Amino acid sequence: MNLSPLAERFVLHFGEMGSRWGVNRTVGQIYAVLFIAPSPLNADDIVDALGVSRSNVSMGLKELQSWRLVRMVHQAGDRRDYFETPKDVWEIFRTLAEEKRKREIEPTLSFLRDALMDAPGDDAERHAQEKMRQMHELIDLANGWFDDIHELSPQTLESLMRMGAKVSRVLEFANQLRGVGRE
Amino acid sequence: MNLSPLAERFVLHFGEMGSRWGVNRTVGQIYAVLFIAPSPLNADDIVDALGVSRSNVSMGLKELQSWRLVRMVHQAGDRRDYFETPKDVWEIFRTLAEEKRKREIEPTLSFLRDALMDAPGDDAERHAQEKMRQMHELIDLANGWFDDIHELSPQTLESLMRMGAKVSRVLEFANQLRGVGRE
DNA sequence: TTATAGTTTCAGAAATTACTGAAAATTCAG
DNA sequence: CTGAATTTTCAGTAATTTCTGAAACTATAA
Repeated sequence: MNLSPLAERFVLHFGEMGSRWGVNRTVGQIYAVLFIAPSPLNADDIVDALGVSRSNVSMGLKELQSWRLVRMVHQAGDRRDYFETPKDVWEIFRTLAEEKRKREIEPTLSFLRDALMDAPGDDAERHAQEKMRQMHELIDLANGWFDDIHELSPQTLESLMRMGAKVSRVLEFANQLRGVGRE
Repeated sequence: MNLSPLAERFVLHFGEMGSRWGVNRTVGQIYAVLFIAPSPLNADDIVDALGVSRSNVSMGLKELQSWRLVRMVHQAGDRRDYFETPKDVWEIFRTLAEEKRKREIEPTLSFLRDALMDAPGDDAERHAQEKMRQMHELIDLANGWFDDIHELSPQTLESLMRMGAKVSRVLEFANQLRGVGRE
């Protein structure tokens, strides 16, 4: 691995975390190396940096592009494909949240929607379905909230985050103004 | 698999989603079967329901307990261990968020904290470190926000979610009252 | 104690996932 | 077109993860 000591530590860390984040080591490492690179890299640069096969890099880049965490760019007078990560960390944050929702939440949400349409056959099914209904309600709410958050501007989101728990006081105030919520 | 058709569909879905959520199929299925069960189950009940080995169930239960998504309970006059999922979906939501943060975010946050202490060796390292600083800043902010959210009561969190994007209007209002944020 | 019920551990087998190298496909300059 | 440069695909292999059955361990009843 042909990287400065600090860069190498970063890349190795991302490789190790990969499995917890649902990608394999190489994918984590490719992302890391692109994230800290001062300019876009081509696939062979990545092969050199990581010491993995060309085909592995090709597959990893494809996966990262499907997550929209990496995009292809071109350099004038060079046929090769170059790759970079979006530079704005807020953009990355949104993208990641959106993709995670699509892959980890949506399928279950639509499964539950389906399952709730069925007529329960007996008491056990009636109980199971009631639990599913609770789960659906919560996921649906959280999901919609993510949708809303997603539409906020980075600045608004940032102030929201910086407010932190104080938001609850603002909320209480707002609730007082308009009665007790929307129920 | 000895379950009603609806329960079986639910269990199979959780098994399939397991890998996306970072657990194996059996762990996902065990969680599902406990979630919809009307009362706590013992390990052999789970073996019967899922048709996997006793040892696999034992390991899966251990993992789910480490996630605090399943807890052990006892029945009067029965030596066997029984297991149940927390019934309150909001509690489950918090627990999951907290555990995910601990496993998926904290290690990177502390890696970055460390890496930012090093003196950069050259320009490339200086640039890499600057990118890491940006990443650290964002993760730290989001992390602290999750901390704050975590401390809200389920009711407050629920109203916050139901407000959705409207929160930004409240925020703007609050910002007007107190100048432009905290900078 | 000892016997029994219940649970966990763990080495090896089975299944799955990741990775490679070679071949195929694509792109583009000449 | 042709052919060189580049990228992608894919079958086979390597590595990793999951699962099992047997043995070890623990707790309790008699």
